[in-house]
Amino acid sequence: MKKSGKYNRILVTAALPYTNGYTHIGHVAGSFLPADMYARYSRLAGYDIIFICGSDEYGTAIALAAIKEGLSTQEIIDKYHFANKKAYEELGLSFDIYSRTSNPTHAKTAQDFFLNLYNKKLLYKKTEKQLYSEKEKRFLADRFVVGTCPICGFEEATGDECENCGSALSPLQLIDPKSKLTGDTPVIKETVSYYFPLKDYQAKLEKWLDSKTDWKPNVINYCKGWFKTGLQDRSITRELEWGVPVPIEGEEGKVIYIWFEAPIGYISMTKELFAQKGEPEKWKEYWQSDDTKLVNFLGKDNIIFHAIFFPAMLMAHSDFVLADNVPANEFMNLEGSKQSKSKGHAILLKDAVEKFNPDSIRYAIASNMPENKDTDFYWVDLQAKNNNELGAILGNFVNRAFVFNEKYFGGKVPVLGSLEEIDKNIINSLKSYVERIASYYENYKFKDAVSETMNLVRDANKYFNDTEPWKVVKEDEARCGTILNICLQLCNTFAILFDPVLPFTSAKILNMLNVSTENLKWDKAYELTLPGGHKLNAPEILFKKIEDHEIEK
RNA sequence: GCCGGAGUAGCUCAGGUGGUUAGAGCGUCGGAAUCAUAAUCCGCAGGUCGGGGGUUCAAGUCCCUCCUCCGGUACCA
Repeated sequence: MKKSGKYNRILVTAALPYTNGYTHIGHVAGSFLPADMYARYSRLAGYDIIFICGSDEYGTAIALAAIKEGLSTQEIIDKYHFANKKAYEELGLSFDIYSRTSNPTHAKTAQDFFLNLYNKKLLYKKTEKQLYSEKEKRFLADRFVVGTCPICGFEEATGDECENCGSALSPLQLIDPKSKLTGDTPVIKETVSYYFPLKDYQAKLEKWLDSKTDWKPNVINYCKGWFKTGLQDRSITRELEWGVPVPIEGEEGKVIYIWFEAPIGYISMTKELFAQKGEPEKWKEYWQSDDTKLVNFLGKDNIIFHAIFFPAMLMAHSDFVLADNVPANEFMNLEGSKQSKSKGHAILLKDAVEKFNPDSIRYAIASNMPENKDTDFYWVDLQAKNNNELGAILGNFVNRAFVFNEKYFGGKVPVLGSLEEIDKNIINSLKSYVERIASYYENYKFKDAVSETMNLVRDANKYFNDTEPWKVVKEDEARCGTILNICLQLCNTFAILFDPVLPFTSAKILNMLNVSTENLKWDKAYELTLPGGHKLNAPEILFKKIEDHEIEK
């Protein structure tokens, strides 16, 4: 297997989607698509790589979603888990496993992790006063308490902050507190929590992050902000029914805090993956050797958990690898404003894949990925990218080459004759394209990778125009054959280079070329692998035009 | 409020450590071509880089200030 720097294998994760609703394309832009493109590229490049993801299914918000929808928590997570999983498949996300945190393996793994820290006496107990709703029979999370702000008198302050005066509040400070959900007046009740001593890990975390010179500045800056304020210890248990039970006698009724438990899902799902493969010990290779490159893809809302909290947990446990990188994206907004599930202003992935070519969706998102700042998704952009780029540039090149070849060379690859300057130029440019695009993927620059790949297709169209095979065929058939040979070889190159972003199209091109997926190797992308006389399959249209009425809702 | 990010061509976006006439794609307009899903190729035009002030020989880039938008602010995830 190929090495990636000092590493012998790569472990890619995409942030576990929370199962209280349908995934929208903002989630795709934030973590799923970059993770998938990276995973696909890494496979082509020949690395030993696994790609892990699954549904995050516990916690307060699931319990609330259940109340709102009038379903049980199990029904809620089943509803969204299976719907989302299906949509991911239709989008071509190539997870090696897509599991869920409600699986028993996960509970066991999370409990073992908790006990490991507990037995090392790293955790401590603290008694606190919290608001408890008798009617709802549960403690209320800070932001699910509303009341009057003690500072400015604003009547709709929540238990975490007052959005009128901006003060940070605690629920106990609120005057006349009520449950946001039911309007019930809560009572003050004592509860015991287990705390993780995050404060003790600040110095180690700072040192660790200082060594990460190749991380995105947005991630580093975000962490520095937290260090400046000073990290505080965090409660890692909740008085809640819906979660992984705290594995200590006498603590019935407590569950492990979701943000302690969920990232452990990456580990438990890796265990499941190898258990399914009949190699139950092999997950250790990925999590317990220093030569594993762990890369966590996520949106900016998750930075705190993946760059500070989870690494601190891993440091405390000490048996597992820490992330090599945490390439966080910003957000993809919709037509100028933030996507929100609750406000109905969002493009749900399940709806999008039903209506449009998944590769068109992938391309539209990838070419406008929020790598450095929030970006906007517009339906007219999807249409324009599909019609003017995918169809007109890529689809058209493949089509004109195949149709021409069918007409004049009977659908067989013509023999490559002697090369002229113009042929050598484009052939010789391939290797640098392949290397440049690889380097973009290696450095998490997905937008650059995609646009540079399309640039090669532009060069190909120019080559076709400049060599004018429709004229040459009338005077010099052998020369024309050489030109078409090169054009068809280029189609093979596109199939490889576009696989990370357009996997379905890539498979179609390979099928048209009548070559096996064995050819999907990054280093084959600059080689002329099609032998003269090779029989091709009939061409098909790669991208249908999207008409105006199709993007009007 | 505090911390962090963003504001660059009609549109969507690039522009480490300040350095020649500020870039790309798409769109517009003009031309070439007719193999191809009227799809391609070439060329032109288009920007006082959010406002104002400052440092510097030199500022999209550094400093100050103001405006707008976004994220976080530790029990939503």
